[in-house]
Amino acid sequence: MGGIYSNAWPATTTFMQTAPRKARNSSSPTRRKGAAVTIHEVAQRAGVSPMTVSRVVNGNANVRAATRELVMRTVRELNYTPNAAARSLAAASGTRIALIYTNPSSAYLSELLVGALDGASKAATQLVLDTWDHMTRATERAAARKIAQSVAGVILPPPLCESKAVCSELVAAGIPVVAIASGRFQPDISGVRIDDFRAAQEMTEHLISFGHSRIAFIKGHPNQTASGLRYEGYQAAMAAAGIPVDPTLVQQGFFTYRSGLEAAEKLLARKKPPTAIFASNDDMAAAAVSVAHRRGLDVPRDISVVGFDDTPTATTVWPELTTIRQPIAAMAASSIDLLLRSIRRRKDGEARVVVDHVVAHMLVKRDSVAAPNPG
Amino acid sequence: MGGIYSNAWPATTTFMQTAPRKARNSSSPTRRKGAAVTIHEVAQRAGVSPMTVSRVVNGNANVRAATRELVMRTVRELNYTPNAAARSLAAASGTRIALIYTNPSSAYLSELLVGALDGASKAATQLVLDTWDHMTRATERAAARKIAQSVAGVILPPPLCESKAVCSELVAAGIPVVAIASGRFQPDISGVRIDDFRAAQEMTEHLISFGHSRIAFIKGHPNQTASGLRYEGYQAAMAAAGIPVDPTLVQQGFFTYRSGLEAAEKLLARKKPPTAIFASNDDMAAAAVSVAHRRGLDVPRDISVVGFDDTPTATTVWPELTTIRQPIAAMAASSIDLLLRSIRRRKDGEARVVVDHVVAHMLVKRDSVAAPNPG
DNA sequence: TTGAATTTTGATAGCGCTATCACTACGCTC
DNA sequence: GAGCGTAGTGATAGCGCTATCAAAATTCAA
Repeated sequence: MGGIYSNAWPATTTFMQTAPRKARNSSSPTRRKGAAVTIHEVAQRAGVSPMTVSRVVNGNANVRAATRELVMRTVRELNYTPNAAARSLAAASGTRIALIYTNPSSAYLSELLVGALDGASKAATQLVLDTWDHMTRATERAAARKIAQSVAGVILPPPLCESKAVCSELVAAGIPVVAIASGRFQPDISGVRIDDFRAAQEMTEHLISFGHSRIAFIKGHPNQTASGLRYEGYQAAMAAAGIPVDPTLVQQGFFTYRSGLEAAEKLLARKKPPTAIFASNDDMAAAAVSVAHRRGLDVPRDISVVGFDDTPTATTVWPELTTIRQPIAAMAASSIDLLLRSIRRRKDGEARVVVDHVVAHMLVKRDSVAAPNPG
Repeated sequence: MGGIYSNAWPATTTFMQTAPRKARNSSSPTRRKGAAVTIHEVAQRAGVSPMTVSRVVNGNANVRAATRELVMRTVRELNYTPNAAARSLAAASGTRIALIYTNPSSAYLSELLVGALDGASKAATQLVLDTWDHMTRATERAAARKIAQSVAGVILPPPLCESKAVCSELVAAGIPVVAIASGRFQPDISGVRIDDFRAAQEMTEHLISFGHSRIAFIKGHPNQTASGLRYEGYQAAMAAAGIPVDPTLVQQGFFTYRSGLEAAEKLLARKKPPTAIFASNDDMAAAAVSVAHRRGLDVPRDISVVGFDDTPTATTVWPELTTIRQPIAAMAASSIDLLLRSIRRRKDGEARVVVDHVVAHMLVKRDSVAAPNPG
């Protein structure tokens, strides 16, 4: 029974009260079933005004240390959790955050959504989803300008976060932006990502540790930063192991199954085909598996294939793919956090802060890798 | 600029205001930037009280048809969207709804989530996601009992909605349940689904219209109701066209890629292979394509392959699959609606009502179908 | 020690919505 | 036509929280 992990607030998930309407007589010490602790109860118990409690809870204003301490203790005692609805209503913090995506069938969209929406609901923030498909640069600019007027922050998954047009427009509008899973740290917007370079390096090392040396690489879409980093990671690992990279073993792909098909076709048509293929994402890896099968090659006996991202595709195909897992859901949730913090800062008139949050990835070993076939 | 399709509500996605605090002088007709339309503005414009607007918007009470019409028009004109925070604060409705899923990589999960979360946020309802993987019947029972205590309604996508244990436990606890995309209308819980029988029938007719008669069928998981219906639809269409169904052309599958691989293998190993394969879902269809390719068959020139569900897989593989599209997102959103209505009814002490909501599906024609190869 | 500058605290007034109940019509029965 | 329901509507009073500003407590300088 999973549930979604918690972030900023105590173990219990936030409640939106189900209390009886009248009957909140302020002296009764017993909790009415289902009724949440309110700020008033905390205030009363601590002998301060609700306002002071509010200040303490929001860590915001200037409260004397002693008072703060007292209130915090009371909060803990009563296990008080601010009512998200009330908060966002009162604060007029109307903090809406947009999550804009293109390519709606992007495989990790579901995870992205789970994470983002969970993070948003924890913070009582409204998440606005928007799809920008088939847009020209100009349309994107316009859309960016428009969205900038109606939300307080934006989360940009790839490939949108690579669009200079979109980013600059958003930055110009002065609203905080977080790029999620974008390959490289960009100078003007914050990012939550994994270390693509390191991950690709590890994957390559993994392959090498099985004894592979003719390791082919299918590159990702050239205009996505992550593609370059993954390639560099591959190169670095190969170099570190003293294995020269055969340039004919590196093919350009575009993250699509189709492009993977073509790249793998070229790779396996060679007189001396590779013993392993490292594709820059799972779709292309799946395509490589398919090509291998078409040529009567067994995976992993005759050839090992690995992917990247750990999307549903990785476990759909057979054999299931060894790949790199990005904790997309967690990353999405942190994005919301980050954004909210920026927004608050901005409201307080502080300077824009850009952070680069790198989270841990994980090499997931499944059934698509084996030692090279000596035959 | 897409947004998510709307259901009950106008084109724009829900708003939480970002308004200036003062300065809502009620006569100014110009929208202040970022300020959302409030119920008062609608009320004033329509010349009724806010309360009446509230009633109309919630479709709830008894409002005269003329008034309702007027208010609805005004709402549409002003593009009013209720403020979720205010609503849940005032209503103290604390309505939490659980969406429980197994098999997290289920391909349409993302769409399911988009729809459900969109619907939930529209209704200011907290959506709780829960994953129940690797559970025994007993654990499921316990989990059901537990969740029943903390939420007011449950949405059950397949395969969970097929579990008698879960359903009965939930029904016994007295909380409304909506099965989504479950094949058959179940007696004790409501459902939102497409007409699987009809859809399969149409798909088969589509194949027949191309001139196919040796049409193979790969069945879905035997314990999912939709599987049976799809198979029956196929049979019905064949019978209607006067084409006898060759039993050797029907293979059992389990909705997994792997099972599709095996089924297709058997099908194409025959002396006289089919000219078309109708797989009960996209994953198995993708597997069939892969097997065909392995055997040097071109899709669709040498063999046509069609799937069901229109999951990302359908457009990932090459050629892209002709398939049946279920409007999962819209279905999820209606589920929320349905649930909310049930919950409200239940609160009003009315009897439990079970509804069966069948939505329209769509045959999506792509590149995996052609006339049978005469050669 | 006194006045002003500052920090800390509290009272008040909503945020946008809905529950509740009171009130108006308009039927109906007898 | 008085009495009684019953739809349809509106006035009022909050839901739990925070913005705002005024008041109180504290500090500091002179």
